[in-house]
Amino acid sequence: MKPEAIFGKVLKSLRTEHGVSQEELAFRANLDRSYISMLERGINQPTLSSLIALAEALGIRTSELLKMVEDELKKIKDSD
Amino acid sequence: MKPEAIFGKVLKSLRTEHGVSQEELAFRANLDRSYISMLERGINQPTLSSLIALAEALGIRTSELLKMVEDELKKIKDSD
DNA sequence: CTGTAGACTACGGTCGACT
DNA sequence: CAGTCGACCGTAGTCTACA
Repeated sequence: MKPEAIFGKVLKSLRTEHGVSQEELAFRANLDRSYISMLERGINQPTLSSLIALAEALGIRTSELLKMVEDELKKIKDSD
Repeated sequence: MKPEAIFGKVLKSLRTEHGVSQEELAFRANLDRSYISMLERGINQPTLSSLIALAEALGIRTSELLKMVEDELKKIKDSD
């Protein structure tokens, strides 16, 4: 499984937990709504600055965001 | 200060602490040596997969790498 | 061993409009 | 509210080669 697909899952679950729409998240992170959509669907992978902007928009540290991605990646590798 | 500049500093210090050359790191991370050079100089910013590959090549977790970047960012913001 | 440069390909990221 | 499409631009990332 590709890292951007994992990232998309994590991003979507974090966003919905926060109860914010893609549009709202895009606004907070200063990114484009269609781009958020692509990220959540695993079509694109973010750059460092996008990661930082998204984490900030979600009110968590970038390292926490990455930790969740790592954990998901590991889970899937184990059950693979 | 731009995040990619901070990242470059962190990457370079981690690499030298590990006592490996840019060439060796590039090989381990499956990336190009000239690209590593650009990253360390803050000219380019990495994507998610590059971050993962580099962290792995340095024997640390991606979240740890990002944490160091965050801390540096914060330090500079404070003294700013 | 590293910086840099040019040339190139692929993809990150924006924007508007429609489903 | 979310997916997607096409057009567009900037840049991530490779490769060769030289200082």
